[in-house]
Amino acid sequence: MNVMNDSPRRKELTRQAAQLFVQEGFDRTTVRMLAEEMGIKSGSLFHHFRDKQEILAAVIEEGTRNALAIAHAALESCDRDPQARLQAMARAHLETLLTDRNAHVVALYEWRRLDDDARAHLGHLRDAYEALWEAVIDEALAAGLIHGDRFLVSRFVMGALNWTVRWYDPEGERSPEELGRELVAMLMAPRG
Amino acid sequence: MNVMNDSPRRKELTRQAAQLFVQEGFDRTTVRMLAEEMGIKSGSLFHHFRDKQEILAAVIEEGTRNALAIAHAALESCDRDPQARLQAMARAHLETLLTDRNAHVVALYEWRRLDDDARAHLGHLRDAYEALWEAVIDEALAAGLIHGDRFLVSRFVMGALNWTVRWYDPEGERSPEELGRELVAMLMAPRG
DNA sequence: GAGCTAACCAAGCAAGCGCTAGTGTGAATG
DNA sequence: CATTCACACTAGCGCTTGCTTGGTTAGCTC
Repeated sequence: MNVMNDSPRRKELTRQAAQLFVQEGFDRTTVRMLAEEMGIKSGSLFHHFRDKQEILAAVIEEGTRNALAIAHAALESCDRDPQARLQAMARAHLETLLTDRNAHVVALYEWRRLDDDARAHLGHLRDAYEALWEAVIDEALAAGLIHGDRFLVSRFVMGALNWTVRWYDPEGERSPEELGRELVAMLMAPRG
Repeated sequence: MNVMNDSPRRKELTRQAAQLFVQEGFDRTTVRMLAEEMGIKSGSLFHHFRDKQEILAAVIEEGTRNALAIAHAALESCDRDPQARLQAMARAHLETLLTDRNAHVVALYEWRRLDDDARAHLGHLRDAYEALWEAVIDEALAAGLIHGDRFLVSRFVMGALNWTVRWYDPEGERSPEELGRELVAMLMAPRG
């Protein structure tokens, strides 16, 4: 019916939707609320998105793609040793909270509201992000930098990491850089 | 209008509601679905609960009270040394997932759906539980068992811990006892 | 056996929901 | 100048929602 490409207009609408989804939750956010936030009428919304679910998928896709891009960039521009790479990943993760916090909160809390297709599609994106972490964790384990069961360590780290969205203020006193260092130090066996 | 005490019937209804809230999410669970699951008609539901929100509050309160009780018991019946206490807390946390997983998932994901009063009330319960953890973590820090910033360590641990609800199967191969040990070992500086 | 009460039911109301159909409009395109 | 297109609007359909109302029933107590 309508054009569903990713126009700049659609990107902006997605950003505003993310904000509302965080404030109210996906189910409680009505298309009328979304439209009002966007400065249009509720009917016009369906010119940009097929249905309400697609807005949710767009929000999560946007956030995850950015996180992936930032993580990739961080890994490419850091030292090769396992500790530097761990820190780079942690810093990258905290940095995305600066620009895409809303999207990440939505991804964390509203994932189950996605329909099967969107979940499958976005699942791959998410897996790619987690695979980056697991690779870096594997390197750190192999180097003896951290210790413990591979499966457990990665769940543990993922949990701690995802939880940051609940308490970390990227505009507060501690920089992503600094916090990433401390987070990694906590995991490591003390040197010397 | 009706009696809102905590009758055994109400406890049972609360347990069933928790299951549905996990499956569908709070907002998507209609009073009609709840009633059907309970084997009554939707109108009858309001004999037991003032409104839908109160069911959510009941679910979370039940789960948190149990977690607190189990944690207290675990701390009272374990050795005094910091490592034993950390392990006891971790084991207790994983044990509650055996009996109250639904309630904990609901507490984690649907907390924001609570109205202000319920949130304040249940917030104190939750704080009490987290305070137990923080005390034990403080002891471990003071004893040099683990290292790092007090604030960060506790957030990190809380995150990893709350995340367990997403992957840990208490009826699987690893017992809560065993997993608690591994989780604590991961945090600790290696001995000897 | 009258009175009370917890537990339930049938019926439905008012409000709100996602979404559609059909139309208007100003700018770009041929 | 005619056509197309992106974008927005108005109006409302069909349905579901949380919750209320007014009444019934089975079991208990005095």
